[in-house]
Amino acid sequence: MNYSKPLRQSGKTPDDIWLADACKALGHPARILILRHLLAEGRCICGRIVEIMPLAQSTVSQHLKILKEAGLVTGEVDGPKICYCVDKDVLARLGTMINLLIRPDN
Amino acid sequence: MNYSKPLRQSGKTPDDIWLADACKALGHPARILILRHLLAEGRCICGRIVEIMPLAQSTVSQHLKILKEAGLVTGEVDGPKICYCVDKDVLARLGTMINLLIRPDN
DNA sequence: ATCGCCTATCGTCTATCAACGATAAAGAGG
DNA sequence: CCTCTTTATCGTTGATAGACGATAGGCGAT
Repeated sequence: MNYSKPLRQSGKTPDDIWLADACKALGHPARILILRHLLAEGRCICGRIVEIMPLAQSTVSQHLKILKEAGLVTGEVDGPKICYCVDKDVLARLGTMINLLIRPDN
Repeated sequence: MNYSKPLRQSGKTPDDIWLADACKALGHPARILILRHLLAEGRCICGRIVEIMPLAQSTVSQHLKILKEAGLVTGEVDGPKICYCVDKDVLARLGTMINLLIRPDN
């Protein structure tokens, strides 16, 4: 993502960027719903999510791509299908980092 | 925020919407930085943040507005100045909700 | 080889975001 | 009252996001 040049030069740490990007990926209710469904079913293919969500297949695919780019989900090819799964470690790290904002390492 | 009509009708809970909106508010490195500064200094006025951030005053004010609308910061009037402060409870709730995604109430 | 299924990508449209400068509004102090 | 300081808001610009339909590509089965 490209932010303003001065902002890029300022005291922003890589962690801050990761945190912001991960939050941005979570910053849409459709993607929250997708995460919930994936977590509830453990893992499932894109088509299954499309059935559940009231969105076009292409839109769901886009949301999955965003979640995957943020590292929040993984997708492994299974023949013609792709099986998506939440990376719980990454999600947990996100929660931890938010909590660390309040109470920094000590 | 207005999402597509079908999405609004689907099984989305108010919590999901709150979670998504709060994450979206965190979804920009400048706002992460602002939160960090506010937490480091406890509380401070807008002008102090403008000094630190490499952004125009109007831009910082916009970011503060977004954070305030999300409930993540509060701003109390102090004469001509406005003193901003992070609402740690809300931030903590955000962290908790993300952790609850992984391990739902049980 | 072809067909059907599953998914990703492209192209398009609209809406929202991010940034800025300029301006307005409101309180403190002379 | 006027001025200075501080912050919010307006108006504009370019970039990004979100949604869709249509299309392409990969794989299994016929």
